[in-house]
Amino acid sequence: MRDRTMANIRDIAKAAGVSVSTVSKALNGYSDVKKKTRELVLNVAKELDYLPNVMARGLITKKSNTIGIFFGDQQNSGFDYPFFSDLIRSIKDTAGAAGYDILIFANQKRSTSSYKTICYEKGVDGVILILTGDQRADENIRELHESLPTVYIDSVSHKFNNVNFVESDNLTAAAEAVEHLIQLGHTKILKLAGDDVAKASYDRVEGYKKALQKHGLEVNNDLIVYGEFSKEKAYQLTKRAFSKHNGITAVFSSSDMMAFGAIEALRDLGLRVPEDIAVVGFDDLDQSRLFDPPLTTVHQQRYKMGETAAKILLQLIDNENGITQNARIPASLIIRESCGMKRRN
Amino acid sequence: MRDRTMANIRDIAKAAGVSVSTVSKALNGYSDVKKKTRELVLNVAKELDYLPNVMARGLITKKSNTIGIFFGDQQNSGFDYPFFSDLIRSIKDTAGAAGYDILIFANQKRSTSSYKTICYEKGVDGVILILTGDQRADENIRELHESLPTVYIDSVSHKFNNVNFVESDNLTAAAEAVEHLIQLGHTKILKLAGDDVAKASYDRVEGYKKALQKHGLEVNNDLIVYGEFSKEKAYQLTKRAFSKHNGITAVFSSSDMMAFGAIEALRDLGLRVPEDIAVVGFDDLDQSRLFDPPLTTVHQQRYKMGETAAKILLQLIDNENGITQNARIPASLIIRESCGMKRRN
DNA sequence: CTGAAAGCGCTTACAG
DNA sequence: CTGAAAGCGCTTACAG
Repeated sequence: MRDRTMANIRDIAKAAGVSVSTVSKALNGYSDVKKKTRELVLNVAKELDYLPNVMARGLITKKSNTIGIFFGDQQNSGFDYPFFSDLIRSIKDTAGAAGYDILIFANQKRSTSSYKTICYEKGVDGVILILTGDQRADENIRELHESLPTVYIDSVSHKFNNVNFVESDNLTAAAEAVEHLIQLGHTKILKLAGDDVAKASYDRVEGYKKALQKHGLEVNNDLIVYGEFSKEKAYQLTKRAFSKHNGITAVFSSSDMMAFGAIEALRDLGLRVPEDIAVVGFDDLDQSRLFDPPLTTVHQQRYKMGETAAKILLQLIDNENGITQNARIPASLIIRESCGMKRRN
Repeated sequence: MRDRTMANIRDIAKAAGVSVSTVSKALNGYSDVKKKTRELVLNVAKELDYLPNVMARGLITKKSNTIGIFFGDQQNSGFDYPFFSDLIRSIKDTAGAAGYDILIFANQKRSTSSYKTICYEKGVDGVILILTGDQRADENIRELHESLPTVYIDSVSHKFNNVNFVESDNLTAAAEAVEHLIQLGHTKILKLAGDDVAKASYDRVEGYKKALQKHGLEVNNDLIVYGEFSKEKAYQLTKRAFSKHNGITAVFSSSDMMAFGAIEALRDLGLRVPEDIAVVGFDDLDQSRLFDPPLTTVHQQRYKMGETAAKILLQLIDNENGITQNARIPASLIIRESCGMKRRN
């Protein structure tokens, strides 16, 4: 892409009458350059419209000032696009303020499936992982953790230890949501879980159990079903659950998308939300507020999550032997209308 | 970031007992390498877990297999995040299928404001521009057009000629929307325009005028107001317009976000939508379908737009002296409930 | 404070 | 078909 017309460091050296090394030092702000020399070099550089070649520099310094992002783009995953959109914005803001750009891995033609290889190939300084589905449990990720600063956002497989991640405080938030239902008088609550590999998914189930136990209610594993964060799957599972079990009065879904699927299923079953069945989601997507009925759900601080992940990554990059860091971002229940105001007895 | 343990091309040469040049040629699939030699090299490379260094290669080939994206991230701009989210997905899919990754420019610490410099610094092979507000008219962009494959998405300033861009067929779609209002009996229609620099914004105003003229209705420039694609501004302008002018029965907004602002203003004015005032938006955001009332709006094919932009860019990269290309993607009116079914007379 | 030299990991004429 | 050499544009010891 470079025009023949572009000046390089040698052109500057020639024009300024100094050596290439001196130019390099002046440009990089080294202190062992006479002030007058530095100024001369800087002026000439400006005049020649000089631009450093990041490839040449990176070849030596092994630094690219770029952070990589892998993101799984399965539709209807826990990380649907509205979610991703906030994350990328916050990562862009945070990394950008620190002088970094963002590389989104997209190339589908690569011969390798090694995350580490791919990162090395592009020379990123660190990487943020936003994975979905089976990607999360891919053994190939392990060597990435070990060789490059890596931070997960909410998509860690529970089989990896000692990895850096930021997540919502899923357990606490899920328990809060279920307690809300219990306080409204519900005792038989269908749990529409995500999958059984993501820690986030797992924690939301644990929160559900914890709230039931706290109130002396039985945990019935038949009422915990796994919808893979998919609206369609949630639709089917809800239909099946309501035909198999009597007396369910509420649904706690591990994502808003699944909650939408569940509500559709309930309607097709002739059940009204919230009059007959209460539904709570998880995520607080933009559309959930506008949904009919407005969805009661757990708000995840998406911007905050991305920002925190980027900050941790930046620290890790600056400090190679940094310790493993996990951040749990508070998530809180937003009460709207999908649970009605049903009171105990 | 590179571990000391990583094999390079010299290690392969040594292990395979051939020269570095031969390794390079074998790795790059050159035909003038004996088949047996090639296989040997490839095997050794695999064994050593060899990864090509993209920096070193790029330094020579001037190719990075990366396309850059500048995107303006002003909230409430025509390109709100839901919009950006579809674009990035389609660009990722399309560029990824062709073997490219995506670099999102984020670094705020750069000393230069030259788009060209920034692109050169990172070595991208081409760039997609998704700009907002004043960015679009920045004179600094001109040298970018001239030195690097560049494609705009819907954000061209009308002061630049001979640039590649993809846009919705804004004029046609706007005219269609206004005709719909006219057919419902509206004759005095407030035009909530975007800004006066973007071509897209301009074309939507032209479509509005064209439809009025076609039906012999007067174009009153006082009824065309500029809301900068901002919800807040739209709120204010709508309030002001309705207090200054009598007899307005419909609003045609150049974005859904502005339509939301307008509807809020109308409610505060004690006017009902659609019973008293009809409102049409532009964009078809995810939330518009769920809005109360569900918004009649022009659907932009966001995925298609990103895909087309990426395809054009890829062509431009492969064919340096390609001709300027503009693509106009059809956009169609989605009739929902915000215009009611008011009939002529 | 300055500069000559080596080298980062690769590709590309060129000679054989 | 193969290899020695030059070079992409930069940085970094090192010597002065």
